[in-house]
Amino acid sequence: MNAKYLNIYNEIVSQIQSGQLKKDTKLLSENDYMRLYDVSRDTIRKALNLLEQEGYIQKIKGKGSFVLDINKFDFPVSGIVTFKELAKMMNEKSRTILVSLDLDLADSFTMKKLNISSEDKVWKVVRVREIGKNKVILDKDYISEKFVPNLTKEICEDSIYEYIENSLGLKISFAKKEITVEKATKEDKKNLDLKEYDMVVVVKSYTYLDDASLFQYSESRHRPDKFKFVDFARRKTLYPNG
Amino acid sequence: MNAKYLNIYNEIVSQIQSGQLKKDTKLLSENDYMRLYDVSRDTIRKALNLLEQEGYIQKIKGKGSFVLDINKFDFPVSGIVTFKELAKMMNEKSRTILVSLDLDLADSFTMKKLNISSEDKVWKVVRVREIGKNKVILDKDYISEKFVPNLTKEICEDSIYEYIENSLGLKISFAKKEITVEKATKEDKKNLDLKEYDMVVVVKSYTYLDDASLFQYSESRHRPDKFKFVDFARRKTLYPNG
DNA sequence: TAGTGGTCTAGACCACAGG
DNA sequence: CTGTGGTCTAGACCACTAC
Repeated sequence: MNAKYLNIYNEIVSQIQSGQLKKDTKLLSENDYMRLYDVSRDTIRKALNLLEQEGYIQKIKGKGSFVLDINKFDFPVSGIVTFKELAKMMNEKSRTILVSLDLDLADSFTMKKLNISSEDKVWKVVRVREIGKNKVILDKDYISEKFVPNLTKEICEDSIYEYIENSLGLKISFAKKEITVEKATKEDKKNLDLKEYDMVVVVKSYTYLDDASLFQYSESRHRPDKFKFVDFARRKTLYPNG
Repeated sequence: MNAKYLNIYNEIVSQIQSGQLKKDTKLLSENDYMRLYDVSRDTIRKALNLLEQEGYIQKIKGKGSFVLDINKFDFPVSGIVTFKELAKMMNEKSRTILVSLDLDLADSFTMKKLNISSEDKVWKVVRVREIGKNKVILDKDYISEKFVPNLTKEICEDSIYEYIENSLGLKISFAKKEITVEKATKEDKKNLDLKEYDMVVVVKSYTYLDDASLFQYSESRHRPDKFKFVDFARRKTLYPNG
């Protein structure tokens, strides 16, 4: 059983996504929703605040809440979305090819990235993502053995995240991501269909669990023309007091 | 006078940024903070939730709240940050050069981007950003005259956002951004020090005001090696009930 | 068992928008 | 003036963590 405010949030999200609540439509007032769902105002406010945070609505003091027109699902690298979830949203055929799967003692690179000692073992997974007929993404994942004792070809070709969340019951909580553009390496050229491009877009992620432990470092290397990142951002004044 | 929870939020942010609260430190409990600031628990929770949202802390049920180690201020294109704010954070010398400033009737490109009619006028501002000794960013801004009746060389060379927020009193609320990599145009090559690169990273933004009206479209075109985007993302399960 | 954060409630006062 | 969202309070019960 979910929290009430999450149920309300999800219900309104579906109404927006289904087109039942159209762009610029005014939502019911907080008081109306209170009566509709028979909950307290605070519970409604939690749901609406979440909707606002996620870019679905805009609340305007004295006026009400209004549905925004944001194509959230263009290419949500923002947020933590896995390739499998992404592939499901897009409608092109996609495939994951496992290039290599190794479990070794940490070298200096992974020690630094994952904040571990030379006695820890680390999974190194290299995968190629094919969209349509082109190999356009090279994913390199480094995962501490501490958290994930076992990895198989099947898991890697399906979804590592799904295995971690569903089978191991670990909760992925947040990630720090960094996007840069770099010269393509030999490894990129060997594994990807780079055409004339000699650069790749590199998304580096540090992924953390629920308890704030760092469990994965990954590099996702994209062919430039196939890369698109969409972000929804709210303005924050850095120093509200001047 | 700010809201109490914002004051508390800002106080804890400074404690983290100053190093007074170090990585992995446990914060006071919500009950302790209640007594410390003599406010209700809800007020404390608002402050702590904001800290969590912004990536400063991680709350763990049954244990407490812990300071995270996130270099938030590497290159915050995430969030809506202006070049002037950014330049202040970095320590390199930077300069803005105004290339052109025009007010014309909307053409089909701007009509589509800004959702306006052919009778509306639009400011077109082209600026080059110099960091160190290199011209590395080409900014093209399109702003509805409806919202900003006047623009001068001085404003464009300082900060348009500052003018809009402080002088005009408009509130910038949120933006949709899109990052892609494109072939450099003649305009890019003419205005930027592109060296051997023949591609640019393009950040397209649609910026909205407080009342959800779209007031600006902009393209920020970066030399690839000088581009870096840092993001902090929390994991959201897309469909909590299934 | 004690302490933590997560959810929910009911009620209050405020600032803002619009008739 | 009424209705809207924004803030704040005081109190309750729950689930999880740690001892």
